[in-house]
Amino acid sequence: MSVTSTRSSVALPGRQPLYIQVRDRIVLAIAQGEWDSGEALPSEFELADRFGVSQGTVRKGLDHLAAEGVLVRRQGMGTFIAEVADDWGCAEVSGLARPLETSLELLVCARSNAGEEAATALGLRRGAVLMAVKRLVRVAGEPFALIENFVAAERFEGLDARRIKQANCNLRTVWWREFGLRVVSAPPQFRAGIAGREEARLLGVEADSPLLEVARTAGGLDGEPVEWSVLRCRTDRYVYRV
Amino acid sequence: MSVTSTRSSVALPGRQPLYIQVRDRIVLAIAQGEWDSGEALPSEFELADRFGVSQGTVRKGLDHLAAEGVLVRRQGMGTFIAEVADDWGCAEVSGLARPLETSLELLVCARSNAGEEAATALGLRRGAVLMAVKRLVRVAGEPFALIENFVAAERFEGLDARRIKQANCNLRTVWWREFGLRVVSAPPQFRAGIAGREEARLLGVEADSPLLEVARTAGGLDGEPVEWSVLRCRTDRYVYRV
DNA sequence: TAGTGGTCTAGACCACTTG
DNA sequence: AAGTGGTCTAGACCACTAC
Repeated sequence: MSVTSTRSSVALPGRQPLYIQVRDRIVLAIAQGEWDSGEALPSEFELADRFGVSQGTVRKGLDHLAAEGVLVRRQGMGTFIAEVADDWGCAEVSGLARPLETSLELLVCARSNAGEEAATALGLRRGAVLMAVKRLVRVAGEPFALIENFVAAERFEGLDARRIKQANCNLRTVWWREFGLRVVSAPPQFRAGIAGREEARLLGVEADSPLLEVARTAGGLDGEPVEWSVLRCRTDRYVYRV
Repeated sequence: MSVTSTRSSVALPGRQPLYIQVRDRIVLAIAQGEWDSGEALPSEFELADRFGVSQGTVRKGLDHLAAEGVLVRRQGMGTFIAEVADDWGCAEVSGLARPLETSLELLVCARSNAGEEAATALGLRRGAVLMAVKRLVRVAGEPFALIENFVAAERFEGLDARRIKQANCNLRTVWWREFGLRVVSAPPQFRAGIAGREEARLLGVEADSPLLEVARTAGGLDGEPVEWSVLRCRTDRYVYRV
């Protein structure tokens, strides 16, 4: 395309910039399963050909998705679909900065009804049918946190404990492999709470111990809210870092 | 500069990209007080002339600083030095999303000695002389949080309550106006704690209520740590959001 | 109307990785 | 040596703001 005959459509009001359109078309392709997790995308020039834009424009779109954590770019190698991760921040031993081994255990996977917070976060009416998944996080073998995730039962028909365990209790993997959905987390909200009897037992702390609560919604790449979740963790031995 | 005679220095090993150099030179100019808070920078083309690079390269450098929150870009108007803000996240009424009026009250401004956490965060030895500033945050008139800030006394010679009050208790303004220092916060660490007697009294909650603790370091634009701070807030009525 | 930031292009060269 | 992402340029046009 010559510079002097730039397409007039470039200037239409209300139109998204080309690099955003490129981003969205790549998102669409990802959602349609064109590339698997960890797989390489075509090169910038190939994508530029495919979308009919210049390499620099493709680049800007890819950079956006890399900043969102959806893609990983490696110089000399290519652009890859990022491996899905549960993405629950990381626990650190106070002071120390070395990563600790964490494990996930599935406690509950059952239907439930949306409370006020969950309904608001997911844009559903109160009482809507949800799937509730409850997991226990261990750090270096010791109980550290409880995570509850809520998704609309309708969208996740067929979700059960078996599928979750198959994915090593990584829900993001389940959303991706079983339901073709890639999600990105919104900024979390923080609260301080108190451990109830059941929570204290599961986390191995005394009842009425303070717990850190982290709540957040996650949405599809199109921005629609899909998942609401709450993490409750002890912070006597570890620190929570976003 | 013609394309074919590209400067060979562009490829020297260990050399920073030009747009990073541009960023750093702008940071330097800001640190030297070349522009005041809220003031407009020269246009992209003027800066390009000044630094001897193309407009696109200047643009990339400016975009970086805008992403860091140091600059604000407004189409059709120009690029401005961002107003300094205390930047302590925002409290929100659970559910509601409208902004609430907040106020700051200075409680203490005194010398103290670095504890372990502060010393580690600031890269000082334990027991180093610090200035400790303690403030009370009110949201809609009600006590919400206590903030303690720690900085090296040596670097902030002459810091006192008067200077802080003159700046409406906004410490970032003091750092900027009185000490020519612009800081950017690192990601915070979160903990759940319990209100002591004094804290409970100041925050208007019962003793032993759970409190959310948010700790973080802030560094100069060159990345050196300058300030360590801890916020303790009640989350019974409000939610903390990063 | 002039000046600003925002988008887009085409083409060059560099650094890095793999064969 | 070939292919990839990363940087940089020069120049065009657009959208927004102010005068």
